Amino acid sequence: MQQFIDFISSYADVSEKEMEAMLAIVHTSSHKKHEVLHRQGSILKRAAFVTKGAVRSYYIDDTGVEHTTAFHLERQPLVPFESFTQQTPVSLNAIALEPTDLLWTSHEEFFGFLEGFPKYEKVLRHILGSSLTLQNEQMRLMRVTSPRERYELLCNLRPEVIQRVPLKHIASYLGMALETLSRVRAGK
Amino acid sequence: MQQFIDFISSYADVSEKEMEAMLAIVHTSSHKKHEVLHRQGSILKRAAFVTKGAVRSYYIDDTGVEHTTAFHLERQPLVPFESFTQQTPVSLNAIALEPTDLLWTSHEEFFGFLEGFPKYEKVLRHILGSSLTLQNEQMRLMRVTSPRERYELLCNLRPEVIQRVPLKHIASYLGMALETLSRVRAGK
DNA sequence: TTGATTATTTGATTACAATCAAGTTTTGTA
DNA sequence: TACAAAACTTGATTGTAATCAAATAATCAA
Repeated sequence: MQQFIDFISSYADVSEKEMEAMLAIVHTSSHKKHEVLHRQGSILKRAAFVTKGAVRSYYIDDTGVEHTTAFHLERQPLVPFESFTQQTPVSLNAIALEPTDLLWTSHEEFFGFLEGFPKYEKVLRHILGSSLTLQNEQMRLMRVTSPRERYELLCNLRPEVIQRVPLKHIASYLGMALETLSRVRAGK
Repeated sequence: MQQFIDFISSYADVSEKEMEAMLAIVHTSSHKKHEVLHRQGSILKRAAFVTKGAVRSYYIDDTGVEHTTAFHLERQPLVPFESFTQQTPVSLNAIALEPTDLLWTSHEEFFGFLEGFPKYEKVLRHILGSSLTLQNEQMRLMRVTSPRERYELLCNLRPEVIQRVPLKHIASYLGMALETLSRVRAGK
């Protein structure tokens, strides 16, 4: 729970009262390895936050191939904002890579809170802006860098992902064949 | 001006009073071909909307190569949201491809308006959500499709871009060499 | 109108990563 | 502990688009 408080505090000063209101709308859940958390096409009712474990987000293209778009480890949000804020069908699947614990709140609870504490409109805007920035950076990454560079960058930015996630998902995330990733790692 | 009213109306019902307040914060400007509208690294003070002409957004990578990220034609916004909403340095250059007229408002005016009409928080959220969705789609496009498919998709979605923009910029936008685009167009 | 710059096409070659095909190693579980 | 499934590695081959190099076409500006 402290993890979550720290996370929110990084975006805004949170008063006692606000914190209480937040804790009132937050729930917990536990999930087994390989459990599906949400599916492509469904309307997302929950915004979640990983407190333990690891989650993989991915989509399946027209030809049936999986594309991994994100890894969510401890202390990270798991919210497809574009679906949650607008209640449109989510475009990603999410699945637990390990036994995973989540904090979550529902769409109704969240926007109820937002009405009571409009100051957090700004926080939400900030988070949405950050998401956009992140997306931009990822886009650039895919454009300019070689497979080796992409792998090395991931090693630097998120070494724990390399440790905990099977290489086939990392290859998919980095947009290269599993074999290419294997050779890059071997230094070939 | 009607263009702009139509644009806003597509996101929310706009009352007389709101419309008046909006028009009070909107300004116009004209720009020559090749004129720079904003530069990578500067703090973006304006949110703009193209009423005439065409604008190209691009960035320059570490190796000095240009990457075109967007074309903004008539009736389209020209707002790097992640910079405008948070007043962080903008990551893109914008340059007029043709003689261009803009509508624009400043950061101060815009957020002043937002305080007066908090209903538009929701509209802004919606626009930010749409941007995220668009980014996601573009990301997927780059991952799965061949140069030919990417070109054909652009032909279908934005035929006017193909007509009005030099091929080198289109090639850069589609993430392929100019020569490749030329061959794709020749049907080879 | 003409020369110069920019835009586009075409050809030849190269480089890189995907794919195909086995192998080997690791992990989970019966 | 042993067997099966999975994760990962290695090798050979192929295909695609990048790069290099020139030539032609279109546009702009003096």
